Amino acid sequence: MARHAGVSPSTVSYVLSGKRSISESTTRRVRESIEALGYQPHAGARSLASRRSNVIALVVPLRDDVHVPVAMRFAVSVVTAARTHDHDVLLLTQGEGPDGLRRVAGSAMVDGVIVMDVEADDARVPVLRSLDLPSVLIGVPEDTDGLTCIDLDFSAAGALCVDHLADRGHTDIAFVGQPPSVYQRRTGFAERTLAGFESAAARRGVRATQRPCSPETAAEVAGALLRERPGLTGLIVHNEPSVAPLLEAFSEHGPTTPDLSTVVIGPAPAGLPELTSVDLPAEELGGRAVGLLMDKIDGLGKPGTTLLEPGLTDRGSTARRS
Amino acid sequence: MARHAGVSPSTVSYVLSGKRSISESTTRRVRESIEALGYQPHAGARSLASRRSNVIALVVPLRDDVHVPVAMRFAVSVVTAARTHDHDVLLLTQGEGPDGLRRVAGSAMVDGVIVMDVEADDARVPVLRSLDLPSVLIGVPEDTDGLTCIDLDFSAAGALCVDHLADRGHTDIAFVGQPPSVYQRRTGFAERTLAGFESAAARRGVRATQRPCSPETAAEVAGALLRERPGLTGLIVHNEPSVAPLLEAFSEHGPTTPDLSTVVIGPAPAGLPELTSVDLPAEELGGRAVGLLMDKIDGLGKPGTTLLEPGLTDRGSTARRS
DNA sequence: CAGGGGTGTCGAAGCGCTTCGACGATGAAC
DNA sequence: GTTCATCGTCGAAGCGCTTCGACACCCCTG
Repeated sequence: MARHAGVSPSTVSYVLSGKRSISESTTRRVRESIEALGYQPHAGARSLASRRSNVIALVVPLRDDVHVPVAMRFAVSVVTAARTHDHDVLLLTQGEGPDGLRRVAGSAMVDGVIVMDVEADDARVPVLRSLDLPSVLIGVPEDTDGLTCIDLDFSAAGALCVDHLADRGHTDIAFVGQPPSVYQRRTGFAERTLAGFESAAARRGVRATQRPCSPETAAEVAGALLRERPGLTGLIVHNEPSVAPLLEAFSEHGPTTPDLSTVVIGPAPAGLPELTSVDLPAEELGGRAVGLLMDKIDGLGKPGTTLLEPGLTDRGSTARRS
Repeated sequence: MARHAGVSPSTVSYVLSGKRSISESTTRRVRESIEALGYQPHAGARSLASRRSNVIALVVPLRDDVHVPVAMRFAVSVVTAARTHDHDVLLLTQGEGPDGLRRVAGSAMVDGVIVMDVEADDARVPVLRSLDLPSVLIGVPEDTDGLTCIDLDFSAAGALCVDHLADRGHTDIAFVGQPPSVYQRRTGFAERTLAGFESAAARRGVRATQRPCSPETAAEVAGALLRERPGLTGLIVHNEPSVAPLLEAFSEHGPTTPDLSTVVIGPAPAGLPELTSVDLPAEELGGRAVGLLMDKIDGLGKPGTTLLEPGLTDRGSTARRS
C-alpha cells in the first residue's frame, strides 16, 4: 500500500487519521492508491497499535417479558449511530451476564459498552464500575453514582398521562402496567412510570388503581377493573403487547374508546385503531446513548443521568368529561 | 503473564490453544497464573498474529415488513451458538448493504458472516461470492451455486398445511400470506411457501386461493374471502402479526376456529387461543447456521443447501369434515 | 544572511500475540 | 553404549498497524 503510493507507512497512517498535517498532493496520491487497491487497514493491527478497537458492545436483553420490537429498534438505532462514528457493534446477550462484559473489556475487543434494560439493582453495574470501560446505560439503576445513564423520563411520562386525563375531567383512572415479573426484578423504567403515575394522581386528587398485566392475563385484568371500579373512565396502559387483548376484553362487557379514555405509553401497536400515546423515542435514545459513549471514549463528558422529556401525541382516544 | 508463570510466552500460547503438547505440571502452573492475574489475551494482537478474529458478522434485516420478534430469536440463537464456538458476533444492519460486508471482510474484523432474510435475487450474494469470506445464508436465493444455505423447507411447510386440511376433508382452502412488498422483493421463504401451497393444493385437488396480507389490511382480506369464497372451510396463515386481526375479522361475520379450520405457519402468537401451526425453528436454524459457518471457517464443509423438515403441531384449531 | 519556527515526511520501535524451527532431555531400540 | 525418535519448552521472527522523535526544507524575522 505505502509502496504503491510511494510514501512511507506512517504517512499513510497520518493521511487516514489526520493526526498530522500532510500536503495536499501526498494526500491525493495516497487516496488514489487506497482506491486503486481497495485497501482496508487490518482491524486487529490497528487495535493493537492504537489501543482502540473502534467497536462498541451492546448488551441486549432477551427476557421474554421485554418487548422485543422495542429492543430491536434500540439495537438498530445503536448500530446506525455507531457507524456514523466509525464504530461497529458487538452483540452481547444477557446470557453471559457480567462475565461477558469482563471478557470483552479484558481482551480489549471493545472501546465501550451500551447496556440496555437496566434494573434498579443491576448485577452488571458493579462490574461496570470496576472495569474502567466507558459505558452508557439505557435505563437508570438505583445508584447512579459514577455512571452515565440515559432514558425517557418515565416518571414524567406517567404523570403526563394522568394530567392529560385529569385535564379532561377524568377522576377515576386505572394504570395497567408490565407483567409482575418486570416489577419483581425492579426494572427501572417500570418502577418510575408507576411512581410518576401515583404521585401525579395524588397531586391531581383522582382516584387511581394500578395493576400488572400480560397479554395472557389481559382479559382477567379488564374483568376485574370493570367489576371493582364501575366509575372508571380513564385507562393508562404501559404494556404494548397487552393493549389489543385488553381493549378487546373491555369492549365485550363495557365501554370502548374514547368513552373509556385510553392512553398508551410505548410504541403505537400496529393493526389497531390509533391511540393517544406517549411514544418511546427508541431511535433518539439509541443515538444519544452512542453519542454519550463516544464522548466518554474520547475522554470527554462527565457521568450523569439524562432524562428525555416525554411527549404525548393526541390521537383522539380520550374524551372530555364535563 | 508468562513471567508470572515462569514460562515463555509461546508456552502460554500453546497452553491456551492446545496446538502443541505441554506437560501437565506446566499447564497447571500457567492456568493458575491466568486465574490469579485475570489474564485475557488481547483480541487485536491475537487476530493480527493468527489471522483469526474469532468474531462472526450477523446481517440482520430491518425492513418493517419483517417480523421482528422472529429476527430477534434468530439473532439471539446465533449469538448463543457462536459463544459455544468461542466466537463473538458483530451486528451489521441492512443499512450499509453490500459495503458493510466488504468493510468487515477487508479489514479482517470477522472470520465469517451469517446473512438473514435472503431474497431470490439478493444484491449481497454476488458480493459474498467475490469476497472469499466464509458465509452461511439463512434463506435460499435463486442461484445457490457455491453458497451454503440453510432454511426451513417452506415449500414442504406449505404443502404440509394443505395435506393436514385435505386429510380432514377440507376442499376449499385459502392461503393468507405476507404483505405484498415481501413478494415484490422476492423473498425466498415467502415464494417457496406459496409454491408449496399451490402445488400441494393442485395435487390434492382442493380449491385454493391465495392473498397477501398485513395487519392493516387483515379485516379487508377476511371480508373479501368471506364474500368471494362462501364455501371456505380451511385457512392457512403465513403471517404471524396478522393472525389476531384476521381471526377477529372472520369471527365478526362468519365462522371461528375450529369451524374455520386454521393453520398458522410461524411462531405461535402470544395472548391468543392456541392454534395448530407449523413452527419456525428459529433457534435450531440459528444454531445450525453457526455450526455450518464454523465448519467453513475451519476449511471443512462443502457448499450446499440444508432444508429443515417442517413439523406440524396440532393444537385443535382444525376440524374434521365428513 | 544567520537564526528560529513551522511544515511535511520518514524511520524505527513497539503494540501482544502466534508460530516455526531448534534444542535439550528422556526413553526406546539395537 | 550409541543412535534415534519423541516430548516439552524456548527464542526469534513476524503479523500490519500507530506513534514518537528526528530531520530536511522552507519562509520569516531581525
